[in-house]
Amino acid sequence: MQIKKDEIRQRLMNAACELFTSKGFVESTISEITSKAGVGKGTFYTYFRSKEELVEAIIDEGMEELLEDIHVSMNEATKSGSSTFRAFIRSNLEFFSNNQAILKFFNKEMASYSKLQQKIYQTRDRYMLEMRNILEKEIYSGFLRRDLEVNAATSLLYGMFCSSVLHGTTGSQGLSLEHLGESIVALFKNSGPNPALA
Amino acid sequence: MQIKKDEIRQRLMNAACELFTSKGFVESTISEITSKAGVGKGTFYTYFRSKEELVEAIIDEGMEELLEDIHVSMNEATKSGSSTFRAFIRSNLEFFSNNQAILKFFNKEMASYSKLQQKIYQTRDRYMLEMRNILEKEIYSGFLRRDLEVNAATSLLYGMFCSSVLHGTTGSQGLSLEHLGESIVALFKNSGPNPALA
Amino acid sequence: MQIKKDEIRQRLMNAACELFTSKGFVESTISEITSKAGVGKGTFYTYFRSKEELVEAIIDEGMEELLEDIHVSMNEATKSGSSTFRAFIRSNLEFFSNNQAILKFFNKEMASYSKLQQKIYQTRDRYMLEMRNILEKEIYSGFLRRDLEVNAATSLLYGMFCSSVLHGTTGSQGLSLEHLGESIVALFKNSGPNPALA
Amino acid sequence: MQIKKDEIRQRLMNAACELFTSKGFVESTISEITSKAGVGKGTFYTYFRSKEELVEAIIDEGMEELLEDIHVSMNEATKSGSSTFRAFIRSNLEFFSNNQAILKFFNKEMASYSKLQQKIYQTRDRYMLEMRNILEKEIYSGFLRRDLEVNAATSLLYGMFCSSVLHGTTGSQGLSLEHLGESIVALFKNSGPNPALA
DNA sequence: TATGAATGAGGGTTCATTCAT
DNA sequence: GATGAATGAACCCTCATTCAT
Repeated sequence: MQIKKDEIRQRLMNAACELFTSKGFVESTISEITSKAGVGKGTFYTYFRSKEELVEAIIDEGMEELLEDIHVSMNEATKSGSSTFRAFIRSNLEFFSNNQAILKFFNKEMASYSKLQQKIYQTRDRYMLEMRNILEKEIYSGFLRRDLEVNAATSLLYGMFCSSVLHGTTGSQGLSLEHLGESIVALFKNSGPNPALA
Repeated sequence: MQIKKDEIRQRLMNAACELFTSKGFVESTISEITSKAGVGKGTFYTYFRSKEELVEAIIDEGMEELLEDIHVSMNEATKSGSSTFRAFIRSNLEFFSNNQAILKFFNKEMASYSKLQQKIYQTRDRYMLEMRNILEKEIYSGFLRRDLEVNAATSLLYGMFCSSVLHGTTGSQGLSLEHLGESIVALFKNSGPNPALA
Repeated sequence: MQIKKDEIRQRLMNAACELFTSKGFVESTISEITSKAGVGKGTFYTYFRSKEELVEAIIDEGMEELLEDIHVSMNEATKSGSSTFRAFIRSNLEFFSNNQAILKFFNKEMASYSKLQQKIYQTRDRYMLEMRNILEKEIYSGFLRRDLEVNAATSLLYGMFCSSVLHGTTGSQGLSLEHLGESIVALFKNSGPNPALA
Repeated sequence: MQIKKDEIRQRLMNAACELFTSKGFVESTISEITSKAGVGKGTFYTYFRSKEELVEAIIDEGMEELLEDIHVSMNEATKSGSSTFRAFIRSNLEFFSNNQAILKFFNKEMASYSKLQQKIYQTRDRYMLEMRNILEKEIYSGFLRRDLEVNAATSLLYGMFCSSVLHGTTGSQGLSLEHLGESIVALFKNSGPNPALA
């Protein structure tokens, strides 16, 4: 029973994520979500008390997953001796690419719902703190440019993630995520060995 | 009478912009917009055929204004011999800071309304093309890093504008727009004379 | 415009009263109310902020009307030298007979909605105080039995009103309101000249 | 097993009665009833086919109990030589005080559900017939006022029960049931020996 | 038999839009 | 042109009832 219960919950969250990504939070109706998840409308309320609670779950569980992803892939990079910063960038781009809904909440819905606002601010701040710590370490280690002011760098890096995911790949240029990731690395990397990007 | 008509139209657009910025498009009602503009609800439909048409007007006229701003300030920079790239960055940050509603449409509401989607994509593409041209010229002139691939750089730069405006100044760090602008310049600038940012 | 506006409001209140009387508050839907009033569903919210506010209005305005009715008919009785107590009884029975919805709220819905509970208690208390004052005066004047304890008498009298209106006339006996009114007068009247009722 | 089955049935009815008394029929949900009764939600439908059937059972079994109570206490009064009318009044007040839900059904919910309406009318009529018989006998015996018209008296007496139970004790006056019972007796009693009530 | 997850009809409410004044 | 009352589609959510376990 536990298995089935969680499965429906997950199906609802996945359906919601897809709809939020394509239509936004307000425009996605409970009917659409349940219909996409293949369950009855009323079933939604067995798993979530409200539409808002669903969003909180998506954000909370998404953020856990992202931080987990980051740590795993950075650990792997450390072990294999490859660049941890590059691993970090890639994890982020990949995750947000699969979870655009979260990025959207961070960007715009942020201010739409006073009830959600605090939750979203808190989560984003927590995420940015993680980013900041990683940047700081990498600057200190000499892998990243020494002239970077860490707070500004954090904010800008976050923006690059957004544009890469939300626009870079949908735009007329059709840039690949990988390419964008490399460009970000290049911008931040200590310029000693400056690899040509073009 | 023509004057008055345009004045009301402008009041409606300003009111809408403010509301969209603080509450988002969907959550802002026609009532609120007309009320904030100091006219009757029905008056709205004298000036716009629908809520969507209002958004189109905001985007169109905003974009005109932005491009105008950019050209003016870059021309001034050229005349005074100061950096045109820096002028460009500053114009953008300043404009978006005053017109967050437009940024929000580009970021999230983009996909909320199928009717608006195309308009938003087109506008964003036109804007990015302008950015691209400027970046290309500045790379060529040697002011910006030679290793920048111009398409990726355009996308990333756009992301930095977003984060600077939407988060940089609302986040817990309280970064100034000016500071962020300088950081962006530093990231892109040809590293010959690498100024310390911190 | 004022005239029409108030007319719709009144139509809504009348329709609601009829429905509340026949189906109760919860079972009467906004759709039914507006449909019976001959207006669109949304129009309801032009005149009342919610279903609860409608009830408050019905109670408030009904109580004003009742108290007004009572005073008028008692004054008339005083002038014409007839029994004020009998006038009082008749006013009440007549009013409640035409406004059964109010009686129902006082009886049962009282406890159904915590939000309305206080309003109902307050109104009922105010009404009972009026009754109490009248009873007290009539006992003092010698028209009513001297052995009546005024608080108990008030409560019982109220109950007789209820039963007369809610059951007396719907029951299988088919008692007339007038007949019931006379019976009430007889029960309370000072028994000196004891009129045969049967 | 039969025992347990009946016990659950009884627990459900008790829980429902309490909830109906405090929240009314419509506002009390099956979930609340089963939860208060300490059983699973689905179990409800093992014992009752619907919410309406539960109400029928409450009314039917309650009415049996009331009539039984009345006969027992009147028999006891007859044996001990005390007033049977007083015993009658007291039985009623006590019972309704413990079973307010039934009174409420008789008063207001009566008309809420067309399905229940007939059942409620029938039951109330049966009850009033019992009252009528008792009143008739007591008038004939000379214990009650001879000027009472028995049909009117029945209806009014019923109303006094309602007010005593539903309002008398919740009102600001805080009248005791006993006190109210004595007042009722006094109103109806043959006025030969008129006891002071106050 | 007991359970509670699944269901969907139906309710109150909001709001973009229309239109008579 | 300016107005705001009127409108109804569409939404979120509740809850009586069903049914597989």
